Amino acid sequence: MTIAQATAEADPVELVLAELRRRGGRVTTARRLVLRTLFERSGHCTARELAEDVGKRVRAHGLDVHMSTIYRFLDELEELGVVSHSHLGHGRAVYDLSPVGHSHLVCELCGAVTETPNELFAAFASSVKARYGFSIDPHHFAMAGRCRNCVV
Amino acid sequence: MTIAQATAEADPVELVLAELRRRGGRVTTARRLVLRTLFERSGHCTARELAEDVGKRVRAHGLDVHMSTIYRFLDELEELGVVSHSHLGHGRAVYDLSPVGHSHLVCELCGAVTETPNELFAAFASSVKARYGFSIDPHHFAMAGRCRNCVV
DNA sequence: TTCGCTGTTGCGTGCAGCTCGCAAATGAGC
DNA sequence: GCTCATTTGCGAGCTGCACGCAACAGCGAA
Repeated sequence: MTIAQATAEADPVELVLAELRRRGGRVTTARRLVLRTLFERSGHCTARELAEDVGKRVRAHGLDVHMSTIYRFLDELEELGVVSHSHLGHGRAVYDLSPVGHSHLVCELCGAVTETPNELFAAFASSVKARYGFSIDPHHFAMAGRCRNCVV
Repeated sequence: MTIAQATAEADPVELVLAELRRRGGRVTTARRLVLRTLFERSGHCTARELAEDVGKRVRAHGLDVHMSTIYRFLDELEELGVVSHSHLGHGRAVYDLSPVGHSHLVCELCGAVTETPNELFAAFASSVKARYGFSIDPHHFAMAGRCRNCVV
């Protein structure tokens, strides 16, 4: 694959970068790397994992991307609506490419994460809404429990 | 109220302490204070809030209860089944008196916490179970969203 | 009442996840 | 190539929590 092809308009990474630039932001190597890694993992990773993946890629060339850079960029991507984060509990937050409306089921024992479409919540969410006036955002926090393999 | 009355058998604080002692544990002032505060707030507080409430009570007498003491005791109470903790997200965990099976709705904007009975989850939980083999523990993590007052 | 064993406490330290301020580096329009 | 606002790396710092250790204090026995 040539560089020209990689940076073609259809590349979602370049699309996001273009939007960034349009808003007066700068396109830097760090940002390109983080975005590319994010898309290749199709989202769904912690800031640390992201940093490590980026590191593996560029450390050989004497480069690295600092954690605070990653956090700042992820915040910015979240404002742009490109990613959104959710809490799997016990400290870690995971970042996902956001358009897909899904939520997480996290196994308390083995830590496995299952994604579920939001539709599954619909009935539940509407009964909560009716009863408490509370409007659930199913994405932001994970549901804890035990996965297929760990159920007693 | 006399001390004798306060330490009467019917007092849930003393009941828990008695159970602790039965298991070879020690009954200390710190534990009595933490438990009493926990029951007076009817659970539902963070370790920090607990420490502050206890502090307000005894600081005048030159006493205080250290955070690590609180964490250790809460862990122990959890093993005893007296309290259970859940994650409201963004770092804080709240501790509740446990027999009551309920879950939490946390408002992302104002932070208000609403308790809901677990029954509300039943239908949702069973459809998740059927579809993913995943058994939800609705208590351990909170559902995020917007409360009655903050819904747009 | 006193003694001694052992559970408990306070304190300091440390770690993970994340944020912030600052000076130096680097895009991007001219 | 210049200029300047935006980013970056770095270090310090903060919160929530866990842990090791020495000192303290219940509580059953003597």
